[in-house]
Amino acid sequence: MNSVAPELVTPPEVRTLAERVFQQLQDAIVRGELAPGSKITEPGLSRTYGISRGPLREAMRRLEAHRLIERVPHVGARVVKLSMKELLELFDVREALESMAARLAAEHMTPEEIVGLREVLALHERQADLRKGEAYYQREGDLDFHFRIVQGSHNKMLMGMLCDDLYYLVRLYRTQFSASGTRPQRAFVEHHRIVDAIEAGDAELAELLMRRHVSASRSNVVERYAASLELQDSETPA
Amino acid sequence: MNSVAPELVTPPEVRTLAERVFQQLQDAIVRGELAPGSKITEPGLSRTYGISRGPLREAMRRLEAHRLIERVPHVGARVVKLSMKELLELFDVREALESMAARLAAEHMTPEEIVGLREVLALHERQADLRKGEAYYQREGDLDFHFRIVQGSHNKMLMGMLCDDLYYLVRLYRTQFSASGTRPQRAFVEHHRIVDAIEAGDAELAELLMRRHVSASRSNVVERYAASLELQDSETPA
DNA sequence: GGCGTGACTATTGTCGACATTGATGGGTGT
DNA sequence: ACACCCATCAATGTCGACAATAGTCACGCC
Repeated sequence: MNSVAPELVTPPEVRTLAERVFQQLQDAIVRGELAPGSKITEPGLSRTYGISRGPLREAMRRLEAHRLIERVPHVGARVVKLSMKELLELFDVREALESMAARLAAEHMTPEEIVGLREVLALHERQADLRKGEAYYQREGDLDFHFRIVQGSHNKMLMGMLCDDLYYLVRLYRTQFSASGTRPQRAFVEHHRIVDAIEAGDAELAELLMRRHVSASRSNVVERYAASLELQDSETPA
Repeated sequence: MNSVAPELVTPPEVRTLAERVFQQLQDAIVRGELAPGSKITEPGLSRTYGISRGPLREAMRRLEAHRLIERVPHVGARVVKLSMKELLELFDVREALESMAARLAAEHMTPEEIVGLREVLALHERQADLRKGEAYYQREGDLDFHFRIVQGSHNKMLMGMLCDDLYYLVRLYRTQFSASGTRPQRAFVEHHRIVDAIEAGDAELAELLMRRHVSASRSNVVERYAASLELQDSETPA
């Protein structure tokens, strides 16, 4: 059983070169292999991936649309730069979209999907028990949970926006700012509450809980960022 | 004074061919000159606009990212098809994003922006008085109002999603399903209430009112669609 | 007569080359 | 020595041509 959404794993077969190099580049950016803010040149990537500039440019157009790179005409493209301001903007958008997704999931999710959702939660908690301290799996599990909710909304437009666009940005940002402390444990509790609301068909409650859940995650990031700034100041006193 | 957002008017100068043909195609689709669901072929457009297939393909990639066309590898592309289900999905996404935009606008909008927003409302009401029954200007005015709110959120990611993607889809859908009845008058009242809440800095209220506003617009579309179905059934009895 | 199979054609995918723009470095003048 | 200007170069934008795929239509077979 594969608990990850189809778009995140290797597709059955990639029909076109542009599609393949797009996914390769997307993966490289999200994994951090291409440093944020670094300039990427067409001839360079063309040689690296052994393809012509034609498909490469189309792949870059798609990366630009997904907000993973930023292009300036006649100048070039660079991997999207991680700024705290934009990260907070991302959280606001997530709060709006994911709370709506939770509401719709409470209305439209099938019993089978709810069962699968609970299995995901149980699986990730077992992993968390085995690997205390390793935040990576928890984070992937968290994203997996949110994935299921969005899919449960049965709203294709919402799914496209969150799963195809925002979640890649979330992963990218997470390579720099990661959750910590007792946040993962609390997140598990919140996840269960949300599933409870969805199972009960309580759309209002599911929406509210998801909203708080994302908001709490945002607050956690803000706190960590403030702490890192203080640490930085004490390390490099003027 | 131009009350329309920069992206919707002719940019000062278009640097690249792909950019220009992208905007031309976008305009043609939104205006309905390219019929929804119609197949578009690369050699055809290449001859029509007098450019090579290279920039054209890049423009089509961007149109695909903006959900204005749908592409299938090795088969072709066609203008996005208008289905009622997707239109309702669009309204759900708008409800989520625009209510968030209203909340953020109440928190971050400057006094100057609020003044401009009130001027927009006054202008459109005068137009509505002069041209009773012509829904076109009212609809453009409605979109203009929402544009201002989103800009007032000062959230670039939100602005990009709504102004660069969803609003073009909204315009496209409006060419087929249009508002009617006493809805425009009610919309004006709701607009004023929203601005009042924003001016008072009441984020919760602004969010709630915008949510109802979009939801009411959605309900209006549903009613009109149901009515058109009944009419269609009575016209073509089996 | 209907259906499967084959070749044909138009469209898409890919490539290499040329034109154009922006940046970089050296040279010159003050 | 500093600033400005110009030439060189690399990267982007654009183009036309070739290869591969899917849809189409006619032909032949059952």
